[in-house]
Amino acid sequence: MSQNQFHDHDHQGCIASALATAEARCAAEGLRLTAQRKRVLEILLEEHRALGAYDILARLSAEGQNAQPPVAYRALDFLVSHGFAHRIERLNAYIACTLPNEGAHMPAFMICRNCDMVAETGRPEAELRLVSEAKNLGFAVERSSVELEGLCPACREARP
Amino acid sequence: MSQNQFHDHDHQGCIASALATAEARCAAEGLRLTAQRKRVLEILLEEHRALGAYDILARLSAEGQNAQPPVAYRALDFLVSHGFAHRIERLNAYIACTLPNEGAHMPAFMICRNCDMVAETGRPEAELRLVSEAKNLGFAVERSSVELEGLCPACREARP
DNA sequence: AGTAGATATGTTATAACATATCAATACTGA
DNA sequence: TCAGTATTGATATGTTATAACATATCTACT
Repeated sequence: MSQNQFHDHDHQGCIASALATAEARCAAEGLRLTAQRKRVLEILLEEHRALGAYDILARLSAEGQNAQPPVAYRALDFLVSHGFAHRIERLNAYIACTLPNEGAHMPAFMICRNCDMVAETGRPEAELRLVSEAKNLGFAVERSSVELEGLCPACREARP
Repeated sequence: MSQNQFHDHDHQGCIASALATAEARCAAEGLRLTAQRKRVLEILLEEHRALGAYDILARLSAEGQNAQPPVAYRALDFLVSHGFAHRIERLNAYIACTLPNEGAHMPAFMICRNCDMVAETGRPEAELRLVSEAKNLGFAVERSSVELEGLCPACREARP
């Protein structure tokens, strides 16, 4: 993904390559990308929006599974803890990682309040600054969440 | 508040001055700091931790009020929307603003995973960078939440 | 003072998000 | 193959947040 998600891109290819990356990394690291986990990742990959756990459950149910909440949450825990997906705190929702090659990273998200699109940016230099500022105060950062809410390019043009 | 919340400070004075600031700003801006809103702000100010809406309800109930959820959420909405408190997304909880003089700002929070203390930092230069990076991608930031989870100075020393 | 409009509160019910628990099954490595 | 671990199935429950509607209070204006 050299372009960002605000622009047109080959979405089928984007899904396929993310899945392939996940399978490769799981194989390499001895993780088990089971059918359920893979299916949940596929569901997330189908959109560049964040889905709630119950949205995912609804899709699984539509496919005939009798999916109860723990099914979604377990799969999401796996995907999030291994960096294949992220949790968007502001939305209580989840999104596939668009940079799974980078391994653990400190993502920042831009959330459009109009169309609900969520875009992930890599490792902006700003993050490093934040962490070092915290360090100066004696605080040891282990995880971060950075979420920006506003209007995406398309929505800005649509309603100026 | 020239020191940060990681260190000892005059907490009674810190509460009193925050309350005074809130009252002054409400008077100046024609906002109504009603008894309920003021009481909820006081409850928040008593700690440098984030409290859930239901924690606040419990305290109101202990004081004899028959407080239902909307009571807490309405007061919190008022406090948050006018910058007297902030929502910590990661914790689904709320904390008094320690920099109410600065008006609307883009705070960053450091959340200790061990003792649950939450410290707010002002307007780190890093924030400006994040916003301008988003702008370069065509995204217009309106609100941000930046939350860092880790160990505060005291907890780092306690369990090294 | 009297009243209209706006703002705030009281109250009930329910939506939305998340986890605990325990039994059953499947995979892994010695 | 067996023991141990990881995953899944299933039920119940906990936690956070809002919808909806009635009532009360405040403010400004006549």
